[in-house]
This record gives sequence, structure tokens and C-alpha cells, in this order.
Amino acid sequence: MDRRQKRTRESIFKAFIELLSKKHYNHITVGEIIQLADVGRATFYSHFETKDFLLKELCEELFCHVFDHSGKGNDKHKHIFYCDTSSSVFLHLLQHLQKNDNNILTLLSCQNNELFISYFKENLKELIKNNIELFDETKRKNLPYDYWVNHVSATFVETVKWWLKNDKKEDAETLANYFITAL
Amino acid sequence: MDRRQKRTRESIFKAFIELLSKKHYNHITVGEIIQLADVGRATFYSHFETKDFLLKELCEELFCHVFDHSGKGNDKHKHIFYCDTSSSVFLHLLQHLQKNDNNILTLLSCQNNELFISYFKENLKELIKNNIELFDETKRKNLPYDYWVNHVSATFVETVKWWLKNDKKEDAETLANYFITAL
DNA sequence: TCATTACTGAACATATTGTTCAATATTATT
DNA sequence: AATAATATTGAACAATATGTTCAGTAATGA
Repeated sequence: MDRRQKRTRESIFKAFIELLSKKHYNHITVGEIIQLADVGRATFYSHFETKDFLLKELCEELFCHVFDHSGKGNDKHKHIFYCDTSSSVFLHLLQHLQKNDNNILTLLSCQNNELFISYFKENLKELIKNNIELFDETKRKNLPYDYWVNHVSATFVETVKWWLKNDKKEDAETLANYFITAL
Repeated sequence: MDRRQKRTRESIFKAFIELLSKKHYNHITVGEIIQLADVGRATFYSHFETKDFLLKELCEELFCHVFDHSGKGNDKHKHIFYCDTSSSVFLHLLQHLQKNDNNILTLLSCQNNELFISYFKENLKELIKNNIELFDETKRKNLPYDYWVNHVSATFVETVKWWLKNDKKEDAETLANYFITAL
């Protein structure tokens, strides 16, 4: 990809994230984005069809980095999950969040975070489905598989949301414990 | 309240709900609302400061009716909760939802239902706090009170959302069972 | 060096928002 | 039934935002 394109794209993403952390998505205008990103209006629209598409692409980009779905077992630590299967997957994920890798935490904390939350949850569900054996089967009882997967991912998401709302006082270990206990 | 005011207000709410069931909140314009509601532009703005306020007032109106916070024990069945304390509170709530009382189900099912979900959850939390004794204390283990209340309400909300996404196949009793089992 | 591609900025039509106001219609009150 | 108060109307309005176009300029890669 052309160096210019990459620069522009990243500049727009950066500006967008900064604005999202300050105000609601609905009240952010394209004018504000291009001003902060310092790119021309025509340039913006040559990259993104609308503001909605910008949001969508941002989500895809970021969550793709955190939950890397490609080849497993890569020792370069590309996947949040496979880099250390011996310790708790979720503890590990929480530790990543705590470091605010890729600004995920910023986005999960902002107003109108619904879209990010839903992307987060969808990725989590995949993660859980692929590693269902890690969960205590007795806890599932007779609940339908689909309901159970949803319940586990929702519980994790809610644990993170609760943590964010409470000023992130607890450390990752405590949170992971709450999550496992609640299940 | 003046008959005209009431008529206008209800007409706007009705039109708004109909539009919400068809398209995303962000893409609904005031022009569309007043056209469908058949009221003048100036009239709309004399009732609601902005579209955001319309949404807010709609939420308050509807959830106020479903979770009636006023005087307890009224035999006129004003409160969703107090009308039948002998059977399960949540089963009862689910039965109300199934009847789509006050269009709550329509709103919980529509695109961009986040706001309705969050209102729903807030009201649920109050309900749970006021009736915490109904829940099996042993299940809470050592989880913080706040975390536990959030977990219970989130689990209920997720149960309803899961039900909606799965075309509402299950009956209220089955759902209530899933909810209690998952906790 | 050169052909290609991306960016610019200004202008543009179009659409939406929220306000204003005088004319009209409805209501509650007596 | 008459009246005063109030709600609605519709049209016009400025202000703002959207998304497109295009000719000129700059950066890139080969």
C-alpha cells in the first residue's frame, strides 16, 4: 500500500478515536475528523464511503489485531489467545486490556461503546466456541449450547464493563476470579 | 393536559416507534417523524427539544409503565412486579414481554436497541436490589454485592436478547428456567 | 526521469436542523 | 354561546452537514 494512503488512513483513525473518547459518535462530524486528522475532505471520502463505514472499518481493524484468527501457535505472539495456553485465557485477555493495547480499552470505555462491545462479544464467542473444553461442563447443566456460549461471553463482557465503570480498581487476577466464580 | 397536546405527543411517539422498527435511529429524520405523525414542524419542536430528547422521553414513558416504581401492593395491577408475588417475578416479566405490552418488545428487538436495553437493565437492577432476598444467597458466593446485582440483571437481559434473536421459540417458563439455571 | 497515483481545496447541490411568526383551530371556562 | 387562552400550522429562514466534482499539485515507485 502506498505510503500516503497508509499515513492518511492512520491519521483519520487516530483523530476518530480521539474524538470518540470525548464525544458521542452521533455528534462527531466529518468536518471535525478531517480537521483533526489534517486531511482534505475529498481525501476522507476517497477512503471511507461514510462515517458509518469508518466506524465499521476501525472495529474490524482493531479487533482483528486483538483476536487474531489466522494460523495458530505462532510464537511471535500475534494472537491474544494462543500465546500462552497454560495460564488462563481470560486472565491473559484482561491483562492485554489493562495495557490498553490498540486502544481497545479507550473504545470500550467511550460513550456509545455499543458497537465496540458487540464486536468484542462476537469475537469472544468465537474464542469460547473454539475452546469450550476449557469450561467446566458440569456448570452448563442442561442449558442449550448456544445459550451457554452466549452466557459465558456475556458474563465476561459484563465483567469488563463493570470493571470500567468502577474506575478499574481491581487487578486482572481478581477480575478473572469474579468471572469464573459468577459462571 | 390539553387534549391536543396529548394527541400530538402520542401521535409522535407512535410514528417514532414505527420508524424505529424499520430503520436505525441515526437515519430517522425529524422530517420523517412529523410526516408520519402528521404534525407540523413547529409543533414537534414545541414538544421535544431534539430527536435525542424524544428518544429519552419515550424510554422513560414506556419503562415507567412496565416497572412502576410508585406505591406498592396496588391491586389494579399497575406494577409489573407487585401484582403477583407468589409466582416468579421474572416469569411474570417474561410473560408481559411476550404480550409485547407497551411495545417494549418491539423496541428491544429493533436495530440500535442499545438505549432501550440499557434502560431495561437499569430498571431491572432496581427490581433486583429491592428483592434481593428472592435470590439464592449461596450462589452469590463472595462476589461483591454490586457485581452480583449487575450479573443477575445482565443475565436476565441476555436471556431476553438471546430469545429475541432466536425468533422467540421458547415459552416463558422455559426461558425463566434457563435464567435461573445459568445463575 | 517519468508515469502513476494520492492529496488538496474550493466550490457545489442537496438535505437536515432548529427557529420564527402571523394566521388558524381547538380547548376550557364562564 | 361567547370568550380568552392555548395549541397547531405552514411557510420561510439561517445555519450546518453531507457527499461529489474537478482541475491543480505533490508524493511515490519503478
